Amino acid sequence: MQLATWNVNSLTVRLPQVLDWLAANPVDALGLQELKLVDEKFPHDALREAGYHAAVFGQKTYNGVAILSRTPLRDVVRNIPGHSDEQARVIAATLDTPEGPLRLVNCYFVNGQEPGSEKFAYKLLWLAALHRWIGEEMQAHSRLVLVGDFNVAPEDRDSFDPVGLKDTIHHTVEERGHFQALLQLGLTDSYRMFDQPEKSYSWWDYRMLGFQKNRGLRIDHILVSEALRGSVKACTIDRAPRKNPQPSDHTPVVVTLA
DNA sequence: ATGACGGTGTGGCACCGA
Repeated sequence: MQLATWNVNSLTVRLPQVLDWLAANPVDALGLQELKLVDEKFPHDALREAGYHAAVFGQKTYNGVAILSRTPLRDVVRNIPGHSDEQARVIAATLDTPEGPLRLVNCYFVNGQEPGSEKFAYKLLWLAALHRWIGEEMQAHSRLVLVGDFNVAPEDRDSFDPVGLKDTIHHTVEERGHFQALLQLGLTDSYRMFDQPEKSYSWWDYRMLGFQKNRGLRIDHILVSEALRGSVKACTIDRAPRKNPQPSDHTPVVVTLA
């Protein structure tokens, strides 16, 4: 089976591209981030016609996440239990597969703007709450996949300019420490289980020809629990949608499980 | 140090993203 993640930067604008991409890449489930729409405006009908169920956690203007799945979704959780948050950033659901239940957690991690800012402090609190809750989820669900826009470039090789951007947002020791803490729960970065091209990124700034110059960051990730690690067959970044007219600034990441 | 690009909501722009 295949699972994917894509920050679409407005589902209203990107729905045609999502439908095109799903037609060409009929993944079993897709985590979407930055819907930028309320639940009432979610395009359930178009996605149902494309063959997908959806669990949605929308918000006006900012944030908003959803899980699309070819099979029904159950036990849906919105945001981090026990962590009060006005922003719609997390949705989790269980898919029933031939190999057993699979828990899919889809997150739009906090951006954080700039180290030292209030938003950065919010990011670190959110990351700590996520870590605590993912630990609990892993106790309850051995087959767990954490996908999303992490807004963290885990290592220097995940950034087009690790020297110039040292200690800036997405590159700080604190953010990377939180990413490592997730791995220490028993999660594995599926992309790094395989040889990959150098300078592989999942996001490029809209400005200054960022994509054309491959000035990007790898900040969209798919982490798998130990029970799933052995069944991971591939993990790829699909740059094609970034070449569309009116692209999202992010592009999909796809994992293939046996 | 700033803005560049794009989306939203509103309003003649400001705010946010990464």
